Amino acid sequence: MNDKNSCDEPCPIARSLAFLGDTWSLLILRDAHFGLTRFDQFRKSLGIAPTMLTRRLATLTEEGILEKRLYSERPPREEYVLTAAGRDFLPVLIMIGAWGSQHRSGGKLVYIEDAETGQAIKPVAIDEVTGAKIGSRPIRFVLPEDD
Amino acid sequence: MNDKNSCDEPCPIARSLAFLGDTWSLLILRDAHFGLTRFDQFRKSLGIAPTMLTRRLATLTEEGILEKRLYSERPPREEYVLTAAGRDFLPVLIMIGAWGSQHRSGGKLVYIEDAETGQAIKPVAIDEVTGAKIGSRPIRFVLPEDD
DNA sequence: TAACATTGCTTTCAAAATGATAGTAACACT
DNA sequence: AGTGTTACTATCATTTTGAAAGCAATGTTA
Repeated sequence: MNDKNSCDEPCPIARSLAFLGDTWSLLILRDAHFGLTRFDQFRKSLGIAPTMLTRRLATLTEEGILEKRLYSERPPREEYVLTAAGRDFLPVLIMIGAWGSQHRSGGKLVYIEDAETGQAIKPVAIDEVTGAKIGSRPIRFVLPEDD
Repeated sequence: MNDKNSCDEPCPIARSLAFLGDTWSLLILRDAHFGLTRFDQFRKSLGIAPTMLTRRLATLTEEGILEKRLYSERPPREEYVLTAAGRDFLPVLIMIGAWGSQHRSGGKLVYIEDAETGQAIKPVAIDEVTGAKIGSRPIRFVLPEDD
């Protein structure tokens, strides 16, 4: 239950955390969802050291969460855009934010709204099958047996 | 955008990450939701060094996510139980796990089921107001002005 | 009653990760 | 020719982490 990158881990939470368990990667993903794509945009937005940023972008790229795209041939320049896996990470970020809004409020707080209707969004996690809110009923973690 | 505990941060994601942005804290919370409460249970489950565990439990306790409870007077022994804020973190963990299941699958994978009905749970994040899946419509991050 | 086990830590120290600062490479612009 | 932009790399001090051992308060066993 403790090694980082080999991941024979049967726990999907641990698998996610194996490479998303640091603050910078998550903040980079937040900014990527916000629309940033370039090295210097991330660097300025986050105040991150370039060494760190290089490493984090490389890892996220290797992991298939971001991908490099050439946006200028002369001079050759690349930007980092979200892959499908990266875009699928939005609900996770939103739920992290929802928890922060509820339990770490105080002062000005960013909220999210529908880009078209302008309606504020109240994110909740539910079970798609029954529609019940996650947390409203007791759950169990199950490790499937191979019979 | 990078200091940990002062948090005048207007971004709720950054606020959450300020103290939840490390793997150990999240794995401790996972185990706490799984039912573990004692120092040695966490230590054995995670294979974490006691130094680390002490510090992480102390931080989570200070932050009001866990609280200490005396479970034996002689000898005096304490356990760590989730507070309301800690219990509210479950949807975040579940969404992290859901992403891992989708994008880091392979081999045996733990899944979650309803503890009473035994029905497997498919977690999704939706907007409670409209019922739309998070990610199905474009969203915007908004920083409120103080007029 | 002496010895060992249990639980929840603390101490120590080496190794790894991080952060700050400076520098570089490839070009464009003036 | 000199300056600016973008995306980095190199260097090195500081901080964090991890592994191992030790310890205190009690209970249990012989």
